[in-house]
Amino acid sequence: MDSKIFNLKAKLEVYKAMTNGGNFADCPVRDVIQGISGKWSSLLVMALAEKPYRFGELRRLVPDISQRMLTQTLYDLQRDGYVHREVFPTKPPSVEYSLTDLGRSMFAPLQMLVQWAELNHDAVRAARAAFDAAQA
Amino acid sequence: MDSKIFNLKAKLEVYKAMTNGGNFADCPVRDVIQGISGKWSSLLVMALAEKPYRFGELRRLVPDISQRMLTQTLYDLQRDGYVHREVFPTKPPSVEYSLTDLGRSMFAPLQMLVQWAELNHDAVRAARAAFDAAQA
DNA sequence: CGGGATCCATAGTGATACTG
DNA sequence: CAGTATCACTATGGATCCCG
Repeated sequence: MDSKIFNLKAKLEVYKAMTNGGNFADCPVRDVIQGISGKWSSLLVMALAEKPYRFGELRRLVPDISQRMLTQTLYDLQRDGYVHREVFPTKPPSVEYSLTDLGRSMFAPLQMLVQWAELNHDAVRAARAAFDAAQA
Repeated sequence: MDSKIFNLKAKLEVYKAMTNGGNFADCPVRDVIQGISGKWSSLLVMALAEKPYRFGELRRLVPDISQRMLTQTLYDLQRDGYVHREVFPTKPPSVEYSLTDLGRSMFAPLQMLVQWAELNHDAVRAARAAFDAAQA
């Protein structure tokens, strides 16, 4: 099979998916990706991929997230079905967050992206520096 | 090999990469991912993956992007080394945008994410609807 | 044609203080 | 412990007008 034709076909498929065949206003792919493209969403999913955590544990695990953003991001992840929230009626109460099957299914594609980022961040930073130098 | 141990190791690796081993303030992975997580960045990369386009062509191709965001997103993508910008001194001038090798390298991981989103958007929307119904 | 400049609305993010 | 509430600030995105 001609790999060039195959590649172009794949590219068109992906672009078509991202544009919902012209219906930009209501594109499912963009809708889903929007939901996980927040500053903390992917990070928390990756943390919970290891094992379930309680609220305070997550706070200590990710020291630079504010309480507000942790609450809000977990809420959004729960709403979209990625995270399960279980309240244990102890005193004081404890709440455990874990990934659902849907949340776990996100791991593989996210891992690809992270590995790509890890592999290319030097090139990106070099390009950025060269670009800024050329502008000055 | 025990796949469970392997999976946990992979998860820890990815999380470690996303947290820069504790140095959250300057994490390369998050820096790179931030750069492509804009509303239009990935869409334009996927469009240019097919073939180079001129400014006006891109505008018509993605009708719901504003002129400002098209200009700015292309500028950012160029700055990070994903997009090459070539000016043809015709009259009136024409400007062609194309992917660099770095930009092309983004296609595969992005494709994974898009396919995952396509496969799971029904589940996400169902979860969202159920969650909202439960809240009401 | 391919932008730049300006103004404005909204969403995202954070600091702080308070609560069941 | 696990949040809520409030406020302030910044980033993102869009509309409009202008220009070489």
